[in-house]
Amino acid sequence: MTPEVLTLVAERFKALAEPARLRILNALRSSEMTVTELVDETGFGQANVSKHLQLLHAMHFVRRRKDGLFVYYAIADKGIFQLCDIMCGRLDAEMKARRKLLAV
Amino acid sequence: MTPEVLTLVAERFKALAEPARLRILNALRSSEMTVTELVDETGFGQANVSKHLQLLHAMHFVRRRKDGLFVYYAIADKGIFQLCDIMCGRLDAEMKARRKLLAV
DNA sequence: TGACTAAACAACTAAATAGTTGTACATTGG
DNA sequence: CCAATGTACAACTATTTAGTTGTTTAGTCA
Repeated sequence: MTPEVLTLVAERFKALAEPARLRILNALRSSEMTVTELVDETGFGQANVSKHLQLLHAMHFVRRRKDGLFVYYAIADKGIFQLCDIMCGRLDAEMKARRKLLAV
Repeated sequence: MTPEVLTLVAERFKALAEPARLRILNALRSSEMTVTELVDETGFGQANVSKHLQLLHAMHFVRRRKDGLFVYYAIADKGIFQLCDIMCGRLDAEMKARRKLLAV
């Protein structure tokens, strides 16, 4: 694990380190969507959503498909959700541990 | 997956989204270490390492054990490395795909 | 061609945070 | 008690980046 590799890994984690991007990914969980659909779904500005999508695409988390006026974005690798699920599991464990402490 | 939960998840990813912190975690992979040992190992400043450790501890990625003058830090949950391994797998896949493209 | 729409881009502002320097708090040994 | 050492903390600077506004590019349909 060289520092160089760790820098690349950190870069990928950073792409997932933003609530806005997680919400976009979550919205894409069920099906592909256009930018405007994502704007409506999330309530973020169009330019903002577009910028987040560029980053997610650069990191290969989403793929794009242009069709006429619209660009459809979709999850490129379902494995992303595996990462989120692990984190959620950790969150659950934390909260349970905290509740247990408070109960004592 | 409410926005609130996603915010908490993003917070945890953010803790791993820094090369410095990944290097610290990587150094702790084999055994627990004191702050100064980590400073020597990584070459970062003492205050800087300490600050990163506070954050990693707040996110329950490391645990601390005070012994006399020294504070020993260790990985709290080996599962962290599972996350890193998944990311590394993605990196590998990306690089192979890029090489394949260049070869054509 | 010209009006219209979707997405991307550029430039900017505001907020977050990495890293540094200096200092304070503990703990140990003389 | 006093000096030395390891760690944490506070304040600061510099960098990064999220989000906005305004504009540009590309495709569609009359």
